[in-house]
Amino acid sequence: MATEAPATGGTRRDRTRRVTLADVARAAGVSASTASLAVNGAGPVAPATRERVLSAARSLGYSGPNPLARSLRRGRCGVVAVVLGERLAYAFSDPMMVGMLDGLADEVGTAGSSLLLVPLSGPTGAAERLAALPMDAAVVDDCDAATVDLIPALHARGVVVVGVDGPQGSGIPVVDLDDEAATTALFAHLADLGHTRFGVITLPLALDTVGGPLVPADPATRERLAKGAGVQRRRTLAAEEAAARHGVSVRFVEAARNLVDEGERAAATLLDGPLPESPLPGCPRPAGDARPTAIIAQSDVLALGCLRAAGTRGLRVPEDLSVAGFDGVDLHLFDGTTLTTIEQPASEKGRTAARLVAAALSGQQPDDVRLTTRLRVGTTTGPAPGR
Amino acid sequence: MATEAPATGGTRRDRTRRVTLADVARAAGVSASTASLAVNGAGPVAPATRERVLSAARSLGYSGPNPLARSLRRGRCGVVAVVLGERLAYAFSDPMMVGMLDGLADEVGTAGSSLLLVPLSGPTGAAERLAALPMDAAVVDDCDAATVDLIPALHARGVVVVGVDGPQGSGIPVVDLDDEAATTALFAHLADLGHTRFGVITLPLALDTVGGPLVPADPATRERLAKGAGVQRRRTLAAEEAAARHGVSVRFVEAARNLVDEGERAAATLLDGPLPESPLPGCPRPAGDARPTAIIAQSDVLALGCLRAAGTRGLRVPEDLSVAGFDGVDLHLFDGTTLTTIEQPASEKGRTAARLVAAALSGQQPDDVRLTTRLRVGTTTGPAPGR
DNA sequence: TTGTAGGCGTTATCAA
DNA sequence: TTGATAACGCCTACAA
Repeated sequence: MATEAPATGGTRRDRTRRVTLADVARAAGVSASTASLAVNGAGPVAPATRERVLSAARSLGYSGPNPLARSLRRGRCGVVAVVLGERLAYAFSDPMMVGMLDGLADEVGTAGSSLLLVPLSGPTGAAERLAALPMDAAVVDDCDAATVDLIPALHARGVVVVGVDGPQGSGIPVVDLDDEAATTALFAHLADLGHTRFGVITLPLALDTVGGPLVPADPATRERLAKGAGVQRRRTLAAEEAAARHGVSVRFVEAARNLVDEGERAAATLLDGPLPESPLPGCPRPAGDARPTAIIAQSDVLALGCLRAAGTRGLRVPEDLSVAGFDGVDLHLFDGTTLTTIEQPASEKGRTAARLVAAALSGQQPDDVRLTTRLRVGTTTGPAPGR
Repeated sequence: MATEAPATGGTRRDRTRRVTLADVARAAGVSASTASLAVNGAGPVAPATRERVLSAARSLGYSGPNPLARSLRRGRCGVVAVVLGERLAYAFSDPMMVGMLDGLADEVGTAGSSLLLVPLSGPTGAAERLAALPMDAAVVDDCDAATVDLIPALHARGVVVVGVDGPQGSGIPVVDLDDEAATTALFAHLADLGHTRFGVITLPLALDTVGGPLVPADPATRERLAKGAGVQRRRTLAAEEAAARHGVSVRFVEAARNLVDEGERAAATLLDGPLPESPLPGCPRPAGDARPTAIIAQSDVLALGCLRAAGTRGLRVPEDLSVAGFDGVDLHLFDGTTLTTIEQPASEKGRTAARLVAAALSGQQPDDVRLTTRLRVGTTTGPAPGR
């Protein structure tokens, strides 16, 4: 039976037409619908018929249902997008992010889906790129105000959107951490050790920031905090509050990026003063420009940079300076050093996000999930000097 | 005009139908084709008509062309798959891989495409998962024999396949490195320093390996090498050759994974002997079980583990032991140590792969590309003890 | 157990 | 400049 080349509507890029289910059906002498049932192993098909179809498929070199056509028909394509604010190199330089993605990919994979990486950093309009890509759902990693604006368009397309670490209150289910409690625990730990001069290295408040000292009282700071991602806001506000409660002073420096080098740079700012002093109301002002004796970094990556800065200056950790991080990732420190940090279930965060996606795709309206962290005391924090 | 709900052929998961271009066309009182032209800014449309269409689209909340439908029609969907042998956490724990992916994503992005991550580690059949996903092209990271088998099916679907670091001779364009020359350079550097007892820590020869000593003469080793990924094979064979040429002894230990911990474990095997001696023909057999004075790891990640193993044993680097890596990634070593290593253009490798993809998609048959590396001498290699 | 019909949403072609 | 038509390739309700 001749397979005459059908007059095609559009332009054909390649001269050889791909084998379709219709071809297989024709070769097997059955209807397309029967061929579909046979190929998919669905529905009732006489064994003989099935065999005929399958062997036709084999001999024609049929490569299975076209994913695009099938997806269009079914309304699902097995793709979950991950919307990243950064280039891959930056996002993936954070083991926390990698852990999250790993959990996400794994759990999403059990549902038969795969991850599509969509960095918003490119030159092209983020919105257009996102709109043109096939996806059933999108996971946005805690994002700034600009990224939040993309959500309505996705919803309009029927794309499920789930947030990781934020944004809260944007009408999407979110999985996040007890950042406030974690920050509070870090302050308590260090205050108990007698520290009264704190430094905090915050994560970048926006994607395009240059970092630098952060003056809490400055309205610009408040606004940037408000528009920034939730993690930064929650951890920073909690730090202000904890410092006030413990009656200690605290200086904030924003890192330009979540990179070791930037952590080092921010630490330098804290350690090499002078800095604008910004004691909170009711806090005793430390004498002179005395450097902080305890630095809390909002990520382990930044904390690592802080350790380097200390080393460069001949400061012993923790004798001269206590350093704490946030995340609990394995940083391969040498010499038996272990970072005091907040352990967060990075992979579980990803898995949970995947579950939220699955629930939403099946028509439910899942609630937010808050995961709990725990303080891990390592060797980088100790009594304040002179105690 | 009422938009009567059309009797739909399939099952509708959601009760609310999405707004389609046909809806917009109807509302604007034009044909679907005209609406398409207007919305896409293509073709000649009267300004008034365009405006009418666009405003109809706006007021109906049209979210733009359905990517799936458009892709089906156009035959391109803007997705480039990255086929990974590992889970994300393992693959991304290697900065080299991250650099490659970053370059790939960036360059692919300029062509308007995004990366789809497809780990083959899952429980489901790799082939099926791959076959069901929408993609224009697939980039396979240097892979073992099993992964090579997936290529024909992709080609049958009309998917362009490009290899990174391998597999050579599989009928796909490949971008790789001058691994042999690089390995030779490392041996020459260390032999010049007077080393005669070498250890080599190889990358895992297969995804499911448990690692351990590798006996070159063993036929099983040869077979595993032959079936493994190209990088491992090329670097290992070149090491054998270089050792023979320099008349030095060499022991090989295979790491179970490309992880710092596994590098440490492999190094322990080399340093703590006794090991099966396997001098190459013509190589002087080292007296007793003397440990190697120089270790070459096939990745910086493994080399880092090796440094840790040395530290644990009180071996000074490079006084007691020289260590060299491969990749040239930034590992954030403390104390001013810089690893002697082979610098490879990881990001450029990804970019090149993207260019091969673009060329192949435009109907060309691009040639393989070989990128060049360069030896970077750091502080971890020095004269052999007693020289 | 099999076939028919219809449509998923879009866009290229071609004629008007 | 616009519109009718025909695919893109598949799947499913329903009839036979």
